[in-house]
Amino acid sequence: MTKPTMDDVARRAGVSRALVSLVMRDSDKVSDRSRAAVLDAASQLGYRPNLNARNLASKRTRTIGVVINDLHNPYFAGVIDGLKSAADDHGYRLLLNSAFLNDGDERGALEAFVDFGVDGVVLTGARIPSAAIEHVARSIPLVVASRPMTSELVDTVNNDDRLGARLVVEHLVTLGHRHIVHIDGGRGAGASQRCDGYRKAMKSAGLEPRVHRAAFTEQSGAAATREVLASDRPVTAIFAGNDMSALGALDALDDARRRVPDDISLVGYDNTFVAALRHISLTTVDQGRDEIGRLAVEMLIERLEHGRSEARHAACAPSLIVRETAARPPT
Amino acid sequence: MTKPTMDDVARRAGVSRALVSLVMRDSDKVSDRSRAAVLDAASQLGYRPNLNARNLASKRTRTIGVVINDLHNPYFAGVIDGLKSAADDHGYRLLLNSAFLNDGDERGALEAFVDFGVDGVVLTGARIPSAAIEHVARSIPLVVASRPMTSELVDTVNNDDRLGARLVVEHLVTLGHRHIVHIDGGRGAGASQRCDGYRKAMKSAGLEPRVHRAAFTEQSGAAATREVLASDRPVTAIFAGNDMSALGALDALDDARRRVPDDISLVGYDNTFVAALRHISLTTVDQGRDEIGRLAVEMLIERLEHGRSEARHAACAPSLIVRETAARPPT
DNA sequence: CTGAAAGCGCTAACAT
DNA sequence: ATGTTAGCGCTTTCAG
Repeated sequence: MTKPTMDDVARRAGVSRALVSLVMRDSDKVSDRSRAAVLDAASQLGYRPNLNARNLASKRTRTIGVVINDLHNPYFAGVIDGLKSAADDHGYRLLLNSAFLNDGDERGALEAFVDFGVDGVVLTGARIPSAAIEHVARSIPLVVASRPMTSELVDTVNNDDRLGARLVVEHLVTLGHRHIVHIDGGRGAGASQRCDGYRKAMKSAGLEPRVHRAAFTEQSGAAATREVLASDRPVTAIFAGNDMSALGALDALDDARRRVPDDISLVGYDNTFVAALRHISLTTVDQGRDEIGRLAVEMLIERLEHGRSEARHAACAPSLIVRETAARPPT
Repeated sequence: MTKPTMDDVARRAGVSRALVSLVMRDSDKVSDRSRAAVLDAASQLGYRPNLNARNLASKRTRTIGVVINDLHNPYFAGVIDGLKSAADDHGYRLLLNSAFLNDGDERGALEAFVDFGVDGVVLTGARIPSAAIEHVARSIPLVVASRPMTSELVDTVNNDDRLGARLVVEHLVTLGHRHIVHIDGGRGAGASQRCDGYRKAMKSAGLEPRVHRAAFTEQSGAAATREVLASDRPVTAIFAGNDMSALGALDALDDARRRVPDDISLVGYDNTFVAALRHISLTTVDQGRDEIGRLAVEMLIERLEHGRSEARHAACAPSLIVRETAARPPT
């Protein structure tokens, strides 16, 4: 009852092991007769090629490793849909691993992929230092998605976070807001760019930026919002670093009996499915996550199959999604 | 600039390859001196063991493959947290793969894990036929989480979906509802059990069950709700098969200008983070997903390390989470 | 405690 | 078109 190997199939089909190998890899230099015989023997035995052996011998895996920053953030599911569809198109398999919002796990997941010898890896929303990423990129094609970084070694694909933040501020300013607070994403991917975009846009509008530090989670967004409300400085709008923290903010505002958007406006970032729910109807920014995912694997394929070696940095245009949490400030 | 192998390390440390192998696996039968020498050489060279070679030779991977039914459903992130923490405790690595709500991908992901030779696999919310699962379970330890099935071969860990559904119906009946419609989960994992629990509970209460078929997605919940509203039969409460379809229902009700819970009550299942948001505040059922995840890997470990071979079926108690979408029916 | 040698199951020249 | 023969990088007896 032990698993059949290629030799078993070869024996049964009355051919050599090499021939079986060719058939398993759909080589075209096999006669139809032998092919049929081999396939037949294989299916009778329930033979399946051992991937460890295959990868070891061929040094290729046709597998892309994906490190997901936070499985709880619905944003990533969208990126992965894009990765998946492009991977399918090119005949690659995806293997996922979550970083559980923790640097150690993120590193571990990345290393595990390298040790497994995947052909390439894509990091989504990575938080570990660029240097650590570049180190790995020296030994394997690597693209970083949804996390801006400048590097000569790794490819990146992002939306333009600075621009996205500016769109938000301009929208709020147009509505008449002057006291716009930003709850940032701390060390989260793209957080500093969004924060920077916010600051610049505020200054261009002649307004004073005011940032409360948080992270890309609901809990953290709620906590930061409580801080904001506890201060005695006026606030008419909050721009949260992502949808998750915006949702936390929404809860905190509710707790504090502040109506959104009547008393205070709120904007998020990412356009997750939750933002689109009627009862939430969060004004937010769409990154084009499917496109980001597709581009990421396409960039990987360029390196893998077309030998590109200079880094490429792709940017998707963010778009403001106007819903109901941002309106004119109270007069 | 080629990757260093064990031989390189051995040479540099002035020992044999076998010794290096022992050190890499932290065997205790290595002198401190040699160990230090080996570790030193390894880190100088930046050596990392090739997992394909290791797995091939040892026939073990210390890796658990996890097939996730739908990455977009936040329910699964909770289960995976449980899996992860138990896996960490036992020194196993997790590898994930999504089924993208599609049977072919689910099968593919499962097979890929088997071909990679992972030590065991856990299926979360699987939808493929039991027979297909049992077939795989013959060659590798396998536990099915969040998807009820009776089998002598595979372990399962679930909440008691029938009981959960009954809790919902009883709650609604107690509130005074008599026209309770169930939007089911179609072929989704646990859907038929929930539906069955609903039917039985309705009958015990002397009420007539009424089921609209759907799936465990937002879109499908919305569509089914539109159907329900389009019929001319009275409805005062909707019990959706899971939170995702409940969220779809919520949107559809909003579209139809039906207030929740004033005009119509709504209950979900899973207690995802979205249900807990103040602006949603969905009454739902908690499955204890973290516990389900933990149990799943523990059951795997029992097979892997303690030689258990008879199937075990664990059940977690579901609990009703009362929030604000279910109230007395309009009078 | 250390070293030599035989594979693990497959691929990839190289022959034929 | 098919067979032969080396490995891939590691683990694992088995001797010393």
